[in-house]
Amino acid sequence: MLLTFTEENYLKAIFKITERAVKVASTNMVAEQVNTSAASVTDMLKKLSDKGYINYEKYKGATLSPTGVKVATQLIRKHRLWEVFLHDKLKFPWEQVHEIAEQLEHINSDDLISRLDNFLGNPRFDPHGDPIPNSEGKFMLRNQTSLDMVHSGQRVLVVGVTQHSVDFLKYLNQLKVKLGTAFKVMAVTDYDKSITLEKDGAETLTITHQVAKNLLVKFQK
Amino acid sequence: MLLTFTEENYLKAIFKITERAVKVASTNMVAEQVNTSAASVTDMLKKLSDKGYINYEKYKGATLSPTGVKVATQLIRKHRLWEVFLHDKLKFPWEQVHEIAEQLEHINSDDLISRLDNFLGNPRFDPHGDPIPNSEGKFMLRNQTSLDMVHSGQRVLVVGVTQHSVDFLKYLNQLKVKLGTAFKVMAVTDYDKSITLEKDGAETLTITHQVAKNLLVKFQK
DNA sequence: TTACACATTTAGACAAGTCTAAAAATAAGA
DNA sequence: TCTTATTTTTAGACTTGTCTAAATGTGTAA
Ligand SMILES: [Mn+2]
Ligand SMILES: [Mn+2]
Ligand SMILES: [Mn+2]
Ligand SMILES: [Mn+2]
Repeated sequence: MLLTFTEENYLKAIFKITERAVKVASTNMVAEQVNTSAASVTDMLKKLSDKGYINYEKYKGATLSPTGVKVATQLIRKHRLWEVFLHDKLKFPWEQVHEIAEQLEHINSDDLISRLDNFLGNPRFDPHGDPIPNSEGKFMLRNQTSLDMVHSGQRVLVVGVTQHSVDFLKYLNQLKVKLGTAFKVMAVTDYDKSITLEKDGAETLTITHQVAKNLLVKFQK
Repeated sequence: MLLTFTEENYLKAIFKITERAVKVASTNMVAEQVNTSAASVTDMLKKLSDKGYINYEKYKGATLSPTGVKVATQLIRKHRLWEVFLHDKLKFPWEQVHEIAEQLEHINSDDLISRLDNFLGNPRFDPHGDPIPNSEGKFMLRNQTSLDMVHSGQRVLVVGVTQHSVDFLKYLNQLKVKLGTAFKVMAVTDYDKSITLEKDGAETLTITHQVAKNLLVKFQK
């Protein structure tokens, strides 16, 4: 059963929408995610439902069927492996890998992906710290917290970002914050929830709540 | 000016047809190359002509315009660089790289290709011995002869193949003939033009004219 | 429980790429 | 040159994915 480029993108969109709190993907949410009109989404949901990739009821939204989940996770696996390739091997900055991976993820060859995985050393996380599902679709979970949940005195290590926009990632570059950067939390301001951090070496920086919220960290002993 | 996957394939087909003896690509030749009906080709030739990528006159066939040549050579450059990646880095056998490169060649990113080229060490030839055009579209030429043109006593080095079918390449694998293999020509049979070769080490093998014709060699002093 | 806003679906149309069958042009042979 | 054979183009239709505008359904707040 060969899926088109477009069908794959819809399935990935539904996966992304329903992977957290949201249980059912509404037409408008999907439209927003794949950047099309609601009318087009309705058509596609009907088609994907007919093909058995999603559960869809008129006016009630869609969820992925088991096959749909399989397709979506494989797509995410491919996307993230390519991102690792682009970042680690071709030295692309982390804010540029997503767009190209968006194309590469649709290349169709199981052998290619298993060899790529191997070539990259079977990485478990992509350049943004997102887990790479294994070939069975299992995601490796990790203890992590949003940086806006920490308290003064705690030591943390940056392990991911929850926002992938080019602007945000470039701003982090500017702050010299990247995956693996270690911080000690110096102060959390009550007034605006801004956080002052001290880098491993010595320099300190202050970030807004907005930034902290989008940084994932894990605690250091 | 963004071209679709399909338009790119047509331009590459016309390039391939017209790169040797044939001066003008006929509708049927293109149809054969891209594996579609002649009617579909006529439509596409009209479109590509309107967009300025080819010169096309009804009933007379098509040739690439300068822009068309540029697109086609860039596509071939991408195709061959990806083949090198698949072969050298991911260790795909040479008979498997073409099909996957057929997809990868359409990935759209100049930066990606220049980084890939660099990562691969700016290779000048692909895994089949075909030259990789540089970013300006120039092909590196090389002294080479078809193996059916050699004479007894000459020493040659395999540098390429003119047939890329999986069957042919697998047959060469079986004969342990690959790029870089050195031979001394032992005998050329008058009767059926079969050729007996001695490998660098010691073993000899006999190949048919059919095979010899499709092997490109360069002479050794 | 009745409006009304908002979300969703339907209707109808369009572009890209494809097909088959029929018509027209060109090439080849007698 | 006249008559076929072959190639190429046109006509008309279909699929996929998209759109806008109109119709319909759902949920909320008076
Ligand atoms: Mn990404
Ligand atoms: Mn994509
Ligand atoms: Mn990522
Ligand atoms: Mn190839």
